[in-house]
Amino acid sequence: MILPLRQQAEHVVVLRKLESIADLTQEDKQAILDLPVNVRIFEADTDIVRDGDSPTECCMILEGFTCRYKLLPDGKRQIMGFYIPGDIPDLQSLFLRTLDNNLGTFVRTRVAMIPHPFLRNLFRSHPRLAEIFWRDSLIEGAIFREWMVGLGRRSGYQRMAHLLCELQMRLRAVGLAEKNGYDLPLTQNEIGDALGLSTVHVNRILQELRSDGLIVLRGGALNILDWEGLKGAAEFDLTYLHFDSDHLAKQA
Amino acid sequence: MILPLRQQAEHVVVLRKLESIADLTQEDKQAILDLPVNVRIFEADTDIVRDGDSPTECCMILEGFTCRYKLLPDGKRQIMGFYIPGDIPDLQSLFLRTLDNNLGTFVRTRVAMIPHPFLRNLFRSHPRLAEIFWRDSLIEGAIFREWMVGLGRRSGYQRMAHLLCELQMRLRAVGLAEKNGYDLPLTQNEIGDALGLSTVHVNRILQELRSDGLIVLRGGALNILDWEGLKGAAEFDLTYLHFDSDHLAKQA
DNA sequence: CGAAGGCTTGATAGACCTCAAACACAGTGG
DNA sequence: CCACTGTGTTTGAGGTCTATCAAGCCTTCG
Repeated sequence: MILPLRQQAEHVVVLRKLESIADLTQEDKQAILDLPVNVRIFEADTDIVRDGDSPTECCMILEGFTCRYKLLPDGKRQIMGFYIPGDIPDLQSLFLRTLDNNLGTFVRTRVAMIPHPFLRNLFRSHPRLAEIFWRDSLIEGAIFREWMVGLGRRSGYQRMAHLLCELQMRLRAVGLAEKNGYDLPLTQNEIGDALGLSTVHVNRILQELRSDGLIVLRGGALNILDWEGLKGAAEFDLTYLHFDSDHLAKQA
Repeated sequence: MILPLRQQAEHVVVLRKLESIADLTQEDKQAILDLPVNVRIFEADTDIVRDGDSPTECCMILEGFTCRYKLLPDGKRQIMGFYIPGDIPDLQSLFLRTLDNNLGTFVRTRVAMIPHPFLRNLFRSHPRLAEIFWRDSLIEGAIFREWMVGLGRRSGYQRMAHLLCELQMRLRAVGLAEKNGYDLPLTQNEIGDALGLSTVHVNRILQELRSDGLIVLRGGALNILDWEGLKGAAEFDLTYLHFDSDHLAKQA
């Protein structure tokens, strides 16, 4: 059943996400909240869309934790990004007919599906919103690039620290992180698939981060003991997330 | 001095590039050729734009060979993509104020600079072209993702093979590759910066690819001896380049 | 012809992987 | 209530890929 986004409790998170990267007028917000969406629930460890699919709707994460990944012929997996509430990970399906990767869940996830025609109409009637979504997809590209730098040139230790910093900033932007940590429902194996490391090595790196007094990760909860230290270890510079200046001012 | 793009000999390559990823109407082509551009020449090994810049124009490569890269505090470099004639590598500057990476040349490069206002006007008057450029930036994202998979989960040997395959397809799409090779004006050190490998290791991998009878790379010219073998070694699947179906039909 | 940059080779070292097994813990069923 | 199971975590040992260091070689070019 299709209902306007405003009827979903989590619509707040969607607005927060967009406001973290751009200024929204009252009318912009209205238009977004009026979007007709189809809410679906995906269980943990299932695929939302798959490599080779040609979706006719875009999905917006309302609640849960998801990733984009590819599988190699030999069974290896590379996770290319994490998507949290407020994100629209397959906006690309609007302009790229066949998907070249999978979107999967880690936990039970609520998703708002928006049929392509509604989005196309929105972009036609609100060119400024089209620009904002374009901007969002460019920011996603910037995040890919930052990950590439990590995979190519940083140590496992640095990559891990960097990932934890990125998620802290992004989750906090939508109100889903505490000042010093957040829920991270990933196994060490899954973290390895994101960082290009083996499970064993992820485990050893986490111990090292712990013994350096930077973090504790246990039972799906990340506790950041030393934010400045973690940022330093990661050489983390949040420019690449391209937050809106107003958003940054508010956070500070 | 600002002149319409049509006055540049290389305007053909720009149209070829766009037609490789989308259908252009006669009017679309006109509008693009009418774009006022400012041609600039960059010597080899110079930066076109830099990390931290806030450009007021986008650049379109007319001739030459360039890359996007980041530098790490310790001096390490990661190249995140190569840009060839027809590409518009900093379209993102339209929507992301401050650049988070550098664009640099390898050889003397001719670039058409397009002031932002002209592009904004173009997109307003030709929404279909806006969609095509949006599509192009999404394809760039898809290329980033494919590189991430390589950096995270493929061996140096496979990554090298994959890079050579990608460039063959992209250069061929704009008429700059032969059936069995192309000019590749990169040092082994620069290739290493793209693949996340040391110069020494790049050298050894190239020898291996040669002794496997797949390629010869010498004096800036790549000769592909066994295309199927190279594709196989790379597990290369061109879906991620999202070429237009018409373009693929023509190539076949 | 000398200098500079890139290529090649050898030797050594380190980051990270694979394999294998033990451990911890939550959920299940008798 | 307690084995039993399954999944995830942890530890150890050995091996591989790739980095680093250092030197020699080759080509280009002023």
